[in-house]
Order: sequence, then C-alpha cells, then structure tokens
Amino acid sequence: MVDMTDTAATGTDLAGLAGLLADRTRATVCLALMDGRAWTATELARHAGVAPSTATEHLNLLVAGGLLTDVRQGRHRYVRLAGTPAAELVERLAAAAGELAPADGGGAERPAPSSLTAVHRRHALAAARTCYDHLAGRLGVAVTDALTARGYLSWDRGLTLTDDGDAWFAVLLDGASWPPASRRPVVRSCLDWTERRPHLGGAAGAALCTHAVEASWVVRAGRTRALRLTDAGRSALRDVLGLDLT
Amino acid sequence: MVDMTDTAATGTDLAGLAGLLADRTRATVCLALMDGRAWTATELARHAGVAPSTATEHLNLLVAGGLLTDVRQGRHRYVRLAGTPAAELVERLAAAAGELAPADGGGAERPAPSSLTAVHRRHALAAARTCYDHLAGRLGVAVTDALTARGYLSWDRGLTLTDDGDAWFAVLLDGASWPPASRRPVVRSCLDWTERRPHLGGAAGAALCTHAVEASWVVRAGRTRALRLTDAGRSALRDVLGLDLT
DNA sequence: GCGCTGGTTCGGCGCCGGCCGAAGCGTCGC
DNA sequence: GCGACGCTTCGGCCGGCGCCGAACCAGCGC
Repeated sequence: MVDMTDTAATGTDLAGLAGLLADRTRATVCLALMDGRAWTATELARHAGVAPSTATEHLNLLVAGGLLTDVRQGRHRYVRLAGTPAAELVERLAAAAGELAPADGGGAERPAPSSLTAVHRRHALAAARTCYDHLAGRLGVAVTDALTARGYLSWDRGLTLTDDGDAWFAVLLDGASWPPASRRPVVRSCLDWTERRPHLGGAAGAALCTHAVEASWVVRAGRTRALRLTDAGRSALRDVLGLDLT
Repeated sequence: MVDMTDTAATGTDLAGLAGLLADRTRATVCLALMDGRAWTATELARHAGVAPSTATEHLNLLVAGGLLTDVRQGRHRYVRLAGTPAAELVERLAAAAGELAPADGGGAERPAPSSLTAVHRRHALAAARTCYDHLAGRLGVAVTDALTARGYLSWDRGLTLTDDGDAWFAVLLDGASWPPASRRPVVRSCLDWTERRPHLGGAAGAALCTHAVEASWVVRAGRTRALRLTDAGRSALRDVLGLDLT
C-alpha cells in the first residue's frame, strides 16, 4: 500500500515523470527493457534507430529520472529497468495506451495493417512473453491458474503462497535457489494486459521464469520479450502442474 | 471489448499517451479532476494559471486522447475524467511520481504541503453551493428530492412544475416575484456533478436560491460558490418542505 | 434589440528538446 | 606501442509545442 499523504504529486512532478516516457525513442527503449534484461547502450540505439550520441542523452535522462539504472562494465554501459515499480509503470502505461479509446470517432485507424512480421510478433507476445522478470501472456496466466487450482496459490485476502506451494517450489528448484534471499515479496499479482487477468510475479514468479529458461522449457524468440514453449517445456508443465497446453 | 491482438503498444503509442500528461498544465488539470467532479473550462484555466484559450487547446488534446470527456451545457463546457481507467492511470502515475527516487540527491524540497484549506473548500462545495444561480450540491439535490416527494415537481415526460408546485412557490415567494417574468424556462433539470443526480434549475431554481439567500437560509462562504446552511434555514426547510437535514 | 460572459479560433512569438556529426576519451586486443 | 571499438561531450540545426492576445461566436438575461 502506498502512503497517500506523501503522494501529493504536483502537476510539475507528474509532468516530469510522464515526460520521460513521452518521447518515442525513450518509450521504445523502456519497452525493450521490459524483457528484464540489461541492454548495452549501442544495442538500444540500434533498436530505437538513433545515433549512439542521441541514445546516450536519453539514457542519461531516464537514469536521472529513476526509471533506469546502469552499470559500467569495461567499455560497455549496461542499462536495465530500475526495479519493479518502474516496470509496473511502463506496463501500466503501455496497457492504457492500447485500452483508451481514440475518441476521434474512428478517423485515424491504426496507422496501417503494419507489416506482417509485426502481426506475428504480436501473436507471439500474446502467447507467451516475459513481463519484467516473470512469465506473462497466455502461458503466464495458464501457469498461474494451474498453481491456483492445485492449491499452491491462495487469493483470499490478497495473493499468498500456501505451504504446499512453498514445498512445490522447493522441490522444483531443488533447494538451491529456494526460498529466495531477497526482501522482495515472494508472490505478487501482476495484471496481464493481453489477458486482462492476473499472473504470478514477485520473487516466486521470477524464480519460476528463470528456471523455465534455464531448463529450456521456453526459449527467447530473438531479441524480443516473446517466448516460445518447447516440447520439453510442454511435457514438463504437464508433469509438475498437470497443465495441458495445446 | 477491445481486440486483444491489437493491444501491442508501440513506442509511439506509449509516447503519445505519456505526452498527454507530460505537460505541466495538462497534468495539473488532470490532478484537479481527480476529485471526480466536473469542472468548467474557465475554472480549470484559472486553477492552472493559463489563459482560457490555452486551456481550451489543452482540453481538446486531452479529450481527443480519451483521457477526458466533456459535456456542453448552456454556455459552459464541463470536463471530467473519461472513466475509471483514465483515473487509475493518473493515480498510478501520480503515485509513481512520488515513489520513484529523484536520483539527484534531493535538492528541491516540496513547495508546500498543499494547503489544508483546499480540502475544506472541497467539502464545503460538495455540501452546498450555487450552480450558476440556483442551489446545488447535497443541499440542492435534497431540496429537489423533497419538492418531488411532495408532488411539486413531476419527472414524467421531462421535468415540469405541477399546479401544486406553482401554488407552493407563490406562497413561499409571497406573490411578489412569482410567477417569474422572464421568458426563461420555469423549471429545468441540471445535472449535479458532485452528486451525479439532477437538481432544480431554471427560473424556479433561481428564485428559490435568491429567496434562500435573502431569507438567510444560507450564507455565502467568502468569495466561493460554497454555501453554508444556517440554523434558520434548517428549520425553515423543515417547515416548508418537511425536509430534515442533519 | 443590447450587453455580459463563457468559450473558441487564429496568428504569432519564443523556447525547449530531439536529432545529428565531429571530436574526444577510455577500454580492449594485438 | 597501435588501432578498433564503445561511449560521451559539444555545437548547431530544426521542428514542434506551449503560451498569449485579439477577434469572434453563442447562451443568457434584460
């Protein structure tokens, strides 16, 4: 819960924060970083289609604004989203950008049928993707539902991990990385903007996602946030969760 | 229902939406509207400290962007947040503006604790105020309800004043200023923006308001539109309308 | 009819910010 | 040492946008 008394954001504050995301290039950068990984400055520059010098300026702004953090390593500058609040903000805003009606009576259609590859990418994202550092899309929601159906997650009085669920995670992760060490909330409900239903976030969601990648349940589709479920992943999910994905 | 496959926000989309809130004036407007009420264009212009023409442009942008909706009523333009998603977005962004670390060590302090008087004024306005020239707020709606309950107002096929109602006004106003001389409609339904319910406007509403002020049923709170119900007014309303206000 | 007032449209002004290319600086590998 | 590479800093260009004032339009009351 947020402390409201301290949240007396002035118009200037709000405008400042929104201004960070109000630029096409910066927005593209933030969306790219939603895969939870750290990108180098030049990678982002290429991705956004601007000169390296331009990217530097944008990254400086975003870091100064608290949305991104960077790490210098050798001659590289690695940049990532600053944390869960930042990721949530971008996610929320991106979702709203799709939801909100244009209100101009349907004059400007979507800019164009968009390239065919864009359509494919969209479908891939809706099927399975990472949301910051955990699973999202139909896959993420399905996994969350399965965890709930088996009694590993409880939604009474907020989302909690049951004792059975804790045990399940311990077995799955082989004790090595469980329970999580960080102070971060173990489970957290994250609203999925393609499914409009919650999926599992938090430390548990992150650990599960990490495991899924390491165990090759899923593979990243190129450089995007999209994931592709492997055959091994499909059978593994059936084994450990009784989840039958077509 | 929105087509899901279309909900893949691009950097441009995100930037566009964020851009709506990336201006100090527009952000101030949206924050002001967070009280759920509808404001007139000039009220907002004054509140934000810009010329009316400037406010018009901003409001057009916000409406076109789907964040705000407006209703023309007479010569006024009432504006309010488009809906729950829009309000949630602003809320979220405002909260994040407070949460996110400034990252610059914390130079500029908060300008002011956002006066306590503003809160008081809001409450006072919701309780009772003038709406152009008639009573509004909880008081205005309560009076209107009482008039209806006693059969003085009829809402079949539009709002009309019944014969009993006409007589009631004649008695109350002592014949002097009744019936009203102007060509203005005698009764008129006016939507109350704090109560979201209709209250009485038109010549009858204006006459009633005038009488209420002259008979000291209510007194104006300073220079604002807010009204304060006096003890005399409370007992008078009980006498003439059977209206029991706590 | 007239005057008042709330709102909008239109020109024009000034500034801010995004962009680039060129030059500079550090790191890495040879 | 040297070049290659990643990144940054600095001018400078240009478009866009927020602002205003003046004129105009439309309700409303008289």
